[in-house]
Amino acid sequence: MNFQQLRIIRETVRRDFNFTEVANALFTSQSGVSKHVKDLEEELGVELFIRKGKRLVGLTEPGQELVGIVERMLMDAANIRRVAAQFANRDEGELTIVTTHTQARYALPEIVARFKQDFPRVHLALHQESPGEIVERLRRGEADIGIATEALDAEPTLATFPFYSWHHAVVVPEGHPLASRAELTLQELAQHPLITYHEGYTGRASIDRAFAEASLQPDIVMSALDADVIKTYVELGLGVGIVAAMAYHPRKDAGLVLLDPPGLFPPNVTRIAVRRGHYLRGFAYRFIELCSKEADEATVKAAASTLRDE
Amino acid sequence: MNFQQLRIIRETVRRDFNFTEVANALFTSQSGVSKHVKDLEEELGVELFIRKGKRLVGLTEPGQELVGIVERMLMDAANIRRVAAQFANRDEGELTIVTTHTQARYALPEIVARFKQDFPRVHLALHQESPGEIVERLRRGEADIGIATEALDAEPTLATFPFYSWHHAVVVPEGHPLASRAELTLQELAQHPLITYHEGYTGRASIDRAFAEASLQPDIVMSALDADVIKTYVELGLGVGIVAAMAYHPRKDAGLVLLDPPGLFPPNVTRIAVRRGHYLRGFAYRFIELCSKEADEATVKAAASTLRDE
DNA sequence: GATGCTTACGATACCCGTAAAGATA
DNA sequence: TATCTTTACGGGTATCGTAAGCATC
Repeated sequence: MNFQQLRIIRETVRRDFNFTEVANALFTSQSGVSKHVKDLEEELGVELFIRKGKRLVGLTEPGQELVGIVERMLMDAANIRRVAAQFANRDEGELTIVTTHTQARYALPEIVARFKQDFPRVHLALHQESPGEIVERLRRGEADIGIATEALDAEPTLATFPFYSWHHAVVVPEGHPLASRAELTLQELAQHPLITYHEGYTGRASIDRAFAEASLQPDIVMSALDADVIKTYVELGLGVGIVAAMAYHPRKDAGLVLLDPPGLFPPNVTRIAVRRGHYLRGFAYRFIELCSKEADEATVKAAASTLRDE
Repeated sequence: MNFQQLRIIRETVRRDFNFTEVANALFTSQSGVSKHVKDLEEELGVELFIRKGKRLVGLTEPGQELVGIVERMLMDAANIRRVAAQFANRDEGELTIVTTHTQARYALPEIVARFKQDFPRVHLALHQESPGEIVERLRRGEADIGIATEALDAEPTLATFPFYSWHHAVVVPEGHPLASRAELTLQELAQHPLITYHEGYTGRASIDRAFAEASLQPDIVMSALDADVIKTYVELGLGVGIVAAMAYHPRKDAGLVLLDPPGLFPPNVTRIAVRRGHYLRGFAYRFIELCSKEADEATVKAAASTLRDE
């Protein structure tokens, strides 16, 4: 048993049992992959993959059991490297954060700026993904920290911490009939064509829930992945926008009016997530602490160490 | 990074930083060990061991962090093999149990007999150790199941389950003045020379506690590791024996009299322990279930999966 | 001087990649 | 036929063990 074999097992599951793809992903040859799998199966005395003739189609029962353990081992292998890097060069390295457009654009800039000031030698990679993909990237250990409003809490392999609370507000073009209605209600809103986030993004679920609880059928004529796109079309007069309140900037969005009556939409909580069992460099804890004073290193470590079942 | 390097790291810590011993333990050459460590340190960019000239004397800070992870990885490597063996040959394999003399001699025989009947092809290795050593063997993954009355509960890396409850009783030679005293008290006992278990064995602590709580100073003239030795010297007239009640056998111990007044000594609970995170073969769960109906496979798995901090 | 770590070096085994053959859709 | 896996084979590398050199106790 060696690490290349374990990497191949993991990658084979991820790449849908296609050895050719696995070989490409791991920068090696197809034949080597095939042989490694065969060798390991022989060493263990069990078939790990279900074969249909020469094609692989799935995991056998022992294969399923093994994959969980294999993933833990490879996570630990990565942890070892991170621990070493931490001590070799405490304030130098790479920090990968995956987050949504909304957070990257409106919540994180000042935190990132402060972090870069504190750790100028840390290369900060800020990847923008959908909430579902954020979960996946964290699970796979491809990122250290995930920040989003959706999806994170439902994933048991992640430990999450509240970052900040926010709510949706309404934007309309200047001169729009609603522009003067400071006491806007959901009923009024439902009578206009609406533009807001796509499902699964930036609290869209809570918008839908708010209308549903008021027994209203909103007329959502368009949905987008981020507030910048939404605002663009609102400005063109295609509809009334519902965006995260912090996405409105008085000066930059001069052609738009923000309507933010208290209690119109329920609050949403954006959360910080880390993979349980994923070793974090010291500066990763500093980043999280910049986001939330409650999530200090000890707290995060405690929550993230509670681990592992199959 | 490869497994041999990880094994060497672990073994180096266990063998007190003596590469020569490590090489012997791993059936390889001293020079290979030296080179492997050097290679790994180079790959990671950190020194793992503190060197005093050419001798190793301890772990560096990163080394300490790494060892914990390394042990988890090697445990998982062993788990993989066990999982495979489980599926390759469900009712065949090896089950290693470490326990004390008392349990091996008086509690386990009928359970072992039933187990052998159910799993004739499983090689059962029953190792006899001190409670402290039982903990160590389990921690190292050298045994699957540990059974003892002491020490197990204090070790956080183990999950334990109650096996059965028992208490100490008194044995005296036939014709001894106490032999007719059915209503024996601790006060009376304290007036005789006593022979019982050595410290750390078979509930000795609870005997001491019982006397202490009664403000008595027992005169323990001899201590031994098992009841057979104790009974031998009691029969020779060297003192009054205090042994586990189940260690008295009316027929085999014909020259002795058992005095077992209720409540003389408090009850002790013998426990079954498994290493958290250590994969158990199906028949290992069957063995545990033979010991205790409450400790069924699901219960044991749940308790043993709650794992891992450094 | 005994023990223990490091370095050098040659033999071996393992791993990888190319190429050809066989199986599947 | 195109895609994918397996098997065969040769080249390269890493690993291992012997032996010599050197530091530590």
